[in-house]
Amino acid sequence: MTDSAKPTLLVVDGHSLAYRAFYALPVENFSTKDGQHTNGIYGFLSMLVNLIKAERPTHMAVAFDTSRVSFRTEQYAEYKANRSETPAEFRGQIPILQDCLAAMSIPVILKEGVEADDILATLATEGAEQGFSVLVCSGDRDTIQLVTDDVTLLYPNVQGVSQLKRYDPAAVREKYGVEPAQYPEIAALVGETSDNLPGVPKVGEKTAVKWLTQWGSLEALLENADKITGVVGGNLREHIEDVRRNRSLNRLLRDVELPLGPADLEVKPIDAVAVRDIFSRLEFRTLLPRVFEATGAAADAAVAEPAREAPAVAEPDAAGVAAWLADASGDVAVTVAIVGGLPSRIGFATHDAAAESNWSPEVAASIAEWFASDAPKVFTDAKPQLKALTRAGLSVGAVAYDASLAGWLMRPSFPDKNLGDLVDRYLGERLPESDPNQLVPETEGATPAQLAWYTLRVSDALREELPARVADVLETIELPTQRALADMELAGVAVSHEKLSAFSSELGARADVVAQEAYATIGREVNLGSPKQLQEVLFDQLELPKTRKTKTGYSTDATALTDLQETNPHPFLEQLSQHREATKLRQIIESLDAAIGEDGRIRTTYVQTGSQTGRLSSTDPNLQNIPIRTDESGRIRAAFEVGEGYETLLTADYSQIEMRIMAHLSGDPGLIEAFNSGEDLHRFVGARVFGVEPTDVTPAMRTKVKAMSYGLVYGLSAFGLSKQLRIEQAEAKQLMTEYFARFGAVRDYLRSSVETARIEGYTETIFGRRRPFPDLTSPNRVLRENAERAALNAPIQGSAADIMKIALFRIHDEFRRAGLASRVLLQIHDELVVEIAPGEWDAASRIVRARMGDAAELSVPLDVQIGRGADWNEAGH
DNA sequence: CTTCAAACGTA
DNA sequence: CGTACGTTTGAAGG
Repeated sequence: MTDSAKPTLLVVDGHSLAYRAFYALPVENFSTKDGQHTNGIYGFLSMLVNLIKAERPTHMAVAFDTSRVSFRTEQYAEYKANRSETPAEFRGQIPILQDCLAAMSIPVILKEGVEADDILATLATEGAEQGFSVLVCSGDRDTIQLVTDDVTLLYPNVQGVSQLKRYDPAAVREKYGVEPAQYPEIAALVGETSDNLPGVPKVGEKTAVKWLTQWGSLEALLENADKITGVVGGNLREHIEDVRRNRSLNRLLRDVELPLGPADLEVKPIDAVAVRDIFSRLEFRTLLPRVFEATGAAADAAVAEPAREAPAVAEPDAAGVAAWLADASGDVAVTVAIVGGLPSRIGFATHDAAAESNWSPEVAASIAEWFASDAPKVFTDAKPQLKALTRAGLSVGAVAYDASLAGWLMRPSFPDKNLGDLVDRYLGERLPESDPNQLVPETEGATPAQLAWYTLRVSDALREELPARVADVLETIELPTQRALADMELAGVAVSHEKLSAFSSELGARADVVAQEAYATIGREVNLGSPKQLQEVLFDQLELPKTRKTKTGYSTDATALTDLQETNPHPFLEQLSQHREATKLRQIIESLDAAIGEDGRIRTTYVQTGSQTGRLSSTDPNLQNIPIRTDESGRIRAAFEVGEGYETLLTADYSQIEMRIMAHLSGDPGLIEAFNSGEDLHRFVGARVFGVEPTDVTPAMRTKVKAMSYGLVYGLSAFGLSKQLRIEQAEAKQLMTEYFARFGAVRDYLRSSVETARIEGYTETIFGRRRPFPDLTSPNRVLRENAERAALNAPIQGSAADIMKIALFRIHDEFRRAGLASRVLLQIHDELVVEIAPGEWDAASRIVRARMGDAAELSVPLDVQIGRGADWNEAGH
């Protein structure tokens, strides 16, 4: 512990700690809207704030390296030469971090030719001499040598920077078995890989300590090196010069001439305006109050509201809940606790009042009117709650705000959207959580009313942060879609167990037969589902040529097998492929079968925040990847049937919606003409590209331009195109050149859209949905090019998703308004499956066609294909 | 019991 | 060296 009578000097190695933070914190959670990475800055400042709060230094400074060149590299050119270049994403954060420190009035010290640790060593030495109690905070082990009775080292844990271990002389002795001053002698013997300083082979900490204790000092050990026996003795003698070099390099300079001495480092008041300014640019909301608190700065109320106390929670009776709601004005946040799909408890909160109640029929009756009204209701992840309320017989008016959806729109890549994460990010507070690992939790979880209160405050914060156009997407697309999805999930889709299980047995039998044949071919039984065992068979036993490399060996995937079959035909390959196909299909069928509910229907869950582009995803089970491509897959789709009480299924899909969006966004006259001509798209494009009449476009030509067109949307390269079409790269290149010569605006659009994204830091769909792309400016080519392809695709895929969502909820709403019993069941990105009630085909199909067709005004028509049938397979044709 | 990689289904 | 997803399996980690 520090002597309270003494002033405390805190000196920090900014570079090493920020670097650790950079690797400890996931970058996707710490990037600003315009793509600036902030994880290193945030992690460092967070650590520093904790440190200031805990240690209350009277004086402090942060030291940085100036460059990699120092007196050490002059002495030994290989010093740190093994270190890969620091990522530019990190380097770019250092000047900003220094600006932050300047705003916080914390001196930043750097000096050409010496490292940050030499600055720490000098300040620590001077400080101790001048009567300071010194705290050194560094992630470099060499600073252990600085520890004395007056100098304590704070060293970060392996994981990140949040936990600092305290090293005083006793702690160093305990951990390393030597006095702090002697630690560099151990390090000299053992070597330091991260500094590219090899030590004596086979000598680790244990041996080094043993020797040093035995001989008293490194010098004495080296003088007596010939007395050491065994292999290690020989190693020592051979590497004696390395050891001397290491020792000379790991000695920190304690007499660097610095512009400021310890006495000049007195803690000064922070520049509150500057701090607020820079933090807001970095989107640090939660750090601001912490800085003010730790530094004792007068927090102006508008900037740093103290964590507010939750209002007292009332527990009214059934009639009282309705009265409470009638009294409430403005937004009311709602949280429904759900057990077994039904409400078990419900909580409400406004800004200054909260109430909650157990669920009962009386309560339900009492609040039904309020729920059905258009009183503004705010939720976090409303969909499951809407479903529970609906199951309980309530009808719910419009949801005014959903914090989960808002948080996702703000940062579509942020993986967690639960309330706890949102509270952490947008309020800088912790949601009270019960410990799920304990039978009797020590801490109580938050109650529904408390959750509602947090929901309200998080929503306020998000409303402030969400750009206007993105807020529009939330209000005009996502919230109405959410309602439609809730109803679709509740409805489910009827699936025939009989059809599935018959097919499953058939496939099972077939798989067994093929497996036996395969075993016979190779003379042994292996697990045909194990890539590892298959590699043994293919590449060791059968000595087939090696395929594409994977992380763990060589690929045995379907394309690899096809390629092998072409070059080195072998019956096992065919048998394996057949076995794969049969078992995969069977597996899909089995999991579908297991998902059929008691009423014969499968209910999926659509994850509205499940993609980065704006698409939905479907889970448990995923009904967006039901096979369609192979002949047999029709039998699976045939098991999806029209339900009892309904007349038929309708499928409706957009044809080539992504290419149409491409035509719209690029404004390419040729492509627009293609869609307006009514001609088959690929035939039209093929005619242009190959310079023939549309009627003379051969199937091969059509296949090529089709692959090209679709590839464009994904950022395809000539290499990828040649691979997919199995043609020469030169031919693929030629194809691309011809394509772009005819459809030049497409290329121009794709180029400029990535460029715009690079400048803005994000892409935007037609409707204003954003997706950030921080990696577009990365110096790492792989990262950057991946980001470029994704950025190319995002506005196209995202706009298609927007359009489908708009069509979906409009159809859903219009069915209800028209009093139809028909209902939308499934959405598969560009397709809807609708269950048509008896006698409603004409009305319902008209609505579907119209709403899908006019969901967006593009410069090309939105073509909708509609099919009808008793099952999905029939309706899909 | 959890986590990862490979494989494969869809748009 | 083509985007966006979810699920199952085997294997390896704990």
